[in-house]
Amino acid sequence: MEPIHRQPLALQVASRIRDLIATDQFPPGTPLKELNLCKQLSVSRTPLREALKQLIAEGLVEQIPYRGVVVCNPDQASIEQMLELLGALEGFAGEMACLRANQEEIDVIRVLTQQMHETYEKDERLSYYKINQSIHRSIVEFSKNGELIRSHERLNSRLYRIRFLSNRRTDRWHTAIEEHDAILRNLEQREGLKLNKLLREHLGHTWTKVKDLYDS
Amino acid sequence: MEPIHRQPLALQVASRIRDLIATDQFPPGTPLKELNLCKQLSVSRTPLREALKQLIAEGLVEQIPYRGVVVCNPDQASIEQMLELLGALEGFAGEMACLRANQEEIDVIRVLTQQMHETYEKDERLSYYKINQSIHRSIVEFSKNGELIRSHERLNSRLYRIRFLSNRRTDRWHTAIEEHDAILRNLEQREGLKLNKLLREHLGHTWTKVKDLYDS
DNA sequence: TGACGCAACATTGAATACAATATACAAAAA
DNA sequence: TTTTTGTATATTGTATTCAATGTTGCGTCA
Repeated sequence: MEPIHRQPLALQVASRIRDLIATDQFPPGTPLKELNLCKQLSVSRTPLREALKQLIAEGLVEQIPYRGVVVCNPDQASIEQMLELLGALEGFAGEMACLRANQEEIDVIRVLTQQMHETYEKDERLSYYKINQSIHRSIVEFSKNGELIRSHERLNSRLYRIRFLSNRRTDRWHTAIEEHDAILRNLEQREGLKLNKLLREHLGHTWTKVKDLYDS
Repeated sequence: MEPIHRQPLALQVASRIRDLIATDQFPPGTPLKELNLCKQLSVSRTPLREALKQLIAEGLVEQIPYRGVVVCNPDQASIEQMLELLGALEGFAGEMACLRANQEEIDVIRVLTQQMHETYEKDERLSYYKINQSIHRSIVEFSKNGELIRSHERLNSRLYRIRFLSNRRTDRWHTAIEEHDAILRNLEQREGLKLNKLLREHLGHTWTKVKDLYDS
């Protein structure tokens, strides 16, 4: 039988702060002062500090002894490295998915890709962004490697905000859609190595978009 | 001038416990009771709990609400997944190292590989293990991708103990040495794709060793 | 004899109190 | 006027205290 999940306060606090960072309500550089947050979230310092320790371990915030923690503001080089690693993870995941995904799972990707086309036609950028995320997350999931899934999830959450911001640019939108078609095709045909390469390149292109955002 | 690095207690405590787990002084399943550890490490519960929160985030220990934290005892499937991911990370790192490592850095690998041969001749298994770790860590380092380096470090530390235990088996020792020669050759010749494949297979073989250990 | 309930104990979860350290600002000296 | 230094204040680091929850074992009752 399904056990009852209990969430210690520290975990709930951690998720909440994570969301606040991802949605840019705590933009990079924001100092996270303990007493402030305690009041805002109505918890005492102990669970709050334990939550912050988790976020530090995840790399979402950084701590300077006796000076508090601030939301990380990764520079261009870090973002490039993160995207490079994300590409490697997704590429490998795709390769494994070609070996391990069943037909139903591939159908999931097909449907999502179709929906992505629709959001493109209707020019719905927010929906597009979310569907895009779903596709990538699903591919990773279908690798059936829990460790890989968790690593990807962590890294992806750190990039969520910056990718969301760069999503506004419309330049590469059409190309991205075509790439997704190719991704679907290669997954259907179980072309692991090609899919790996495609996904890595796909993420590489994301970097050029993000870079433009920074440069402008 | 070089600034003085200060380590909050929680960080020091975390490293200490990490070591205790890696060296099997806290074998899997060991319950980490807060008051016990507080006395043993001479710290109070607050920094200890913050340290544990970090280890939880790293996946080294797991927490059951109101029942404490215990050292993780990953099953065969988890270990296989971790090694698969480690292979993907190291393979990708090798590919990048082929693009980014300079001659001095490749020489480092060459020297280490030579030393590995010597430990093999002298039958020094502990030295062999450590040199092996150094080689893999160095390759990852030469990828020049900080995120990749950190991810690898975290995952590797979770596998440290189990790989150490499986190192006792002598069956595949000679083959492993030959694989390292091939790894060096392909790095020298900047054969990124081949090196990637080699490293992934190399880690795959590690899995068969670990599996034998479990089965026996 | 076995199952249930209750109570005492052990352990973790959370909150508060105290100590250590950094920052800001003002006063004094050059 | 500029620099330095001391002090007040804010903030984090650590310890301690109180509350909530889980476990164990004994005693009672069917």
